[in-house]
Amino acid sequence: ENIFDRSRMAPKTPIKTEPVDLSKQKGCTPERSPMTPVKLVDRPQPDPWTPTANLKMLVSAASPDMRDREKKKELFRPIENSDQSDTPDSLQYDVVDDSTVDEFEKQRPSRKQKSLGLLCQKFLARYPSYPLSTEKATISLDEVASILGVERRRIYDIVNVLESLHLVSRVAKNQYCWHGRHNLRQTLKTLQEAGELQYGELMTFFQHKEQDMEYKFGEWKKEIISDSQERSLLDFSESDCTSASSNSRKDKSLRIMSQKFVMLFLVSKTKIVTLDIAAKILIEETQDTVDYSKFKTKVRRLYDIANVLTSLGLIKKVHVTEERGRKPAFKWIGPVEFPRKSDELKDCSPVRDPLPGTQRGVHTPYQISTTGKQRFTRHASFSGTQPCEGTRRKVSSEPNSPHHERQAHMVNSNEHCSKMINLAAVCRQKIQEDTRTPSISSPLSLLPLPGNSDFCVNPLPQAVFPAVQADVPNLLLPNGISSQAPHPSTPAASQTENGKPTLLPNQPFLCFPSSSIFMLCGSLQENSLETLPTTGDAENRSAEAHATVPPAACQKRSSHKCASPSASIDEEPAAKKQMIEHNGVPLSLVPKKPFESPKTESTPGCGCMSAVPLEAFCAVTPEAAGEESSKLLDPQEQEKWTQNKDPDEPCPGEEHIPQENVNQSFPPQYLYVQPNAGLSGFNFLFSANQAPGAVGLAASPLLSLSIPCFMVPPAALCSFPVICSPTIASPLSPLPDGSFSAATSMNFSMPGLASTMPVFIGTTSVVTPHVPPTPSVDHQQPAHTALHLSPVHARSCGTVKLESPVCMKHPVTLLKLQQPSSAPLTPKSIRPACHEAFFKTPGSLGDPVTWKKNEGNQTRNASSVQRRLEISNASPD
DNA sequence: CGATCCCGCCACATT
DNA sequence: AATGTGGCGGGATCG
Repeated sequence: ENIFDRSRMAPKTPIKTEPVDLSKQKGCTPERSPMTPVKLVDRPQPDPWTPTANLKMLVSAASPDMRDREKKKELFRPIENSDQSDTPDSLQYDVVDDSTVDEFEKQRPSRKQKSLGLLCQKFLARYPSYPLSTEKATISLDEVASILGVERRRIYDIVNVLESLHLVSRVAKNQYCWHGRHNLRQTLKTLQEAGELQYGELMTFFQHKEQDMEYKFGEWKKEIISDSQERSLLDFSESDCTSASSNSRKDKSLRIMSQKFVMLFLVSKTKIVTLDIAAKILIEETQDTVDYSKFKTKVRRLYDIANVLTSLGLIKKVHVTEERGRKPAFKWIGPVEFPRKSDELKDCSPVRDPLPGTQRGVHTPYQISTTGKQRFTRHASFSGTQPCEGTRRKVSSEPNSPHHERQAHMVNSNEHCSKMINLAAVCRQKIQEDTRTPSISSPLSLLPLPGNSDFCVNPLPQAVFPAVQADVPNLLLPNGISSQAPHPSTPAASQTENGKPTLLPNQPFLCFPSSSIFMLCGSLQENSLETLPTTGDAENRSAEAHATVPPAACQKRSSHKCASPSASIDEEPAAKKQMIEHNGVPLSLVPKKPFESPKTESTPGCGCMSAVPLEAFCAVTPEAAGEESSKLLDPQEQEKWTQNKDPDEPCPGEEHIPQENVNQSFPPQYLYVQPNAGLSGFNFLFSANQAPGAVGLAASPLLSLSIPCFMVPPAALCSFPVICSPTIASPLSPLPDGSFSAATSMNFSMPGLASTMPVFIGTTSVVTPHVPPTPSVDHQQPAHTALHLSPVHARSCGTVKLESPVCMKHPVTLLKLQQPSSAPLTPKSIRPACHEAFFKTPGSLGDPVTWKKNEGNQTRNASSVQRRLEISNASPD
């Protein structure tokens, strides 16, 4: 028996200790004092070995004799063999032979071999980076620990860090669910945003002045701390913990610390963070003069985290030679592209949060709350499906089932759309109501939306919209279009009243009096670097992104329906479909979401809305799509990219990105579509994300709403009134009645629209000529809706890219339309503000406050963006 | 000798 | 009470 155990336990170690064993061998009950004994006993010789004291004990107990090398070998080997990982250690051990004592010692695993980093690599090697939905694996801590030959404690260290990045989530006691890196980008983006809020200034500070750092740092910290009280971040971080255990215990501090640590990298311009700075920043206590011991402990933890992050390929060890000398530091070599605060890209990303599993609980911890209650990780997300964290834990397989449900929901694009709209409206309202709202405007907003949870929670009845169908008809799109629209039709809400925009029941459109000009706002998705080249891929990717996005949004917001997180399966399929679907993309003129969106995201309803639009528009540019898609699809590749660049250059990520496609940085963007382009007579402006305020439109609720696009029908288009479709995927549940409509209507008051022409806004992309639902299957998530829409386009457009197929055209056109030259054609009439924004670099557009920080980078990006746009224009034909 | 960080005690949380 | 989690820091190794 002893042997048996022993073997299992610590095959490796024993070897080392040979001598020790002898000494140890107490004969007595080895078991008894497993660990301690060693010490107690303490063989005269210090024993190197150790990990599993118990094992040791056992072994020793077994008797020195017993344990001949042979046995050892036997025992060990088998074990080792079994393990995938790790051969190195085992090998060594194996190697050992009789004579070996010496050898053992020689070979005995060095400390390095037992390092957390190595262990983590082994751990990671066991799971696919991008598991298919179906592949998601459940991780049993005990099992893994035994397989890897380490104590469970070590596994916790790894898992906690992984969990902080949402690569895994705790499913139940002793069990974790492996999600892989699908959501990694999003998670990072979220962290980046959160980080900017919390640490942006601080980091800047540090990076610039090191000297006075101490002093200032202290002040800084104080400020932060005080802020933190309010602070969203902390909350979020804390929230995590809070959920179950509550604040009382800091638990999960490692997790929080990990997130914060990552934030520092993401916020850092240089992408390099020294341990000491990190430790200082991470020591929350106000005590400026933190005790040395505390500092030391923090650093130890950081090493633990750094080891895991290094294994993940997110950071690497480097040395920074500062004035004072050389200091250990870590450099971020992971993806960096997500647009910074400047853009709000976030929106998009959050929305996407594709991972099924992840989504639920995980994905956006940040959202949480300003106040604090929210928690992210585990519980929050789940809410949708499940009650709470508590529940979660219990549930082992939760993730899966939910997905399915979700998918089903997703299917009805119509509903989604309508819901989306409603949600959006609701969200907005909530947001506005929220005191915090202000924050919303800022990019930062993402963090907490107070209302979210509530929002989500409440299921809204679909019924909300009165059927306006009858009313609408005139407005309705041409048959072809309408046909397409149909599926979405479900919910249409209509608000014709008062001339407000109307939603058609079947079709997700709003009618407006047409005006010559419209502003569209949306946030772009992330940038897609790679993408373009492979149209197909890009498209697909985009599709995925879309698909993914919605779900995420949904999840958060509407716990109920959306919640189902999972859909792990969905994701991939979605990807597949994506190809077909591009659609969503085409629409996206605008890329980024409005600020709101981010927040909205956090809020359930809102998130969806925002997300939708974004995607839809964002999608438009293949590139953009590519970016995300890339993430989704080829995260690895992306990483590679980033990595490649990174290595040498300080800020590789940023730099390279711009070059490829501006996308990455998506500052708020506006696209101006020339009338000529296809929309004769109509001018379009899209604002990617800017805060509404920033844009002239701000006033218009639309932006805030997150409505994806507006299209004004040109005369030619008369027949086709509308156009916008946000994709809404959200399965969310029902919207509050009227909320949507109301919001919409409100929002829409557009100054310019005097014209009689009706405009439609569709939640779903109307444009797509065809199909509707097909995609649904694919997309499990909310995204579906978007997908639905887009797919058609995408497809049609896809090859062409922007070309507009039938209905789609508009949108497509728009994209292409942009003039190459920056010269805005018509916009003038439009609000000056808009113009400015448009012309300016994207960065400028953003919320003033928010943007401050960004400045430099943004500019660059912006310019690139413009270029890109231009290019696109040219291509159209 | 400073940088790393393994190891495992032990407190707190969850069952 | 048993077991799961994970904070924490002594002290061993590494470079």
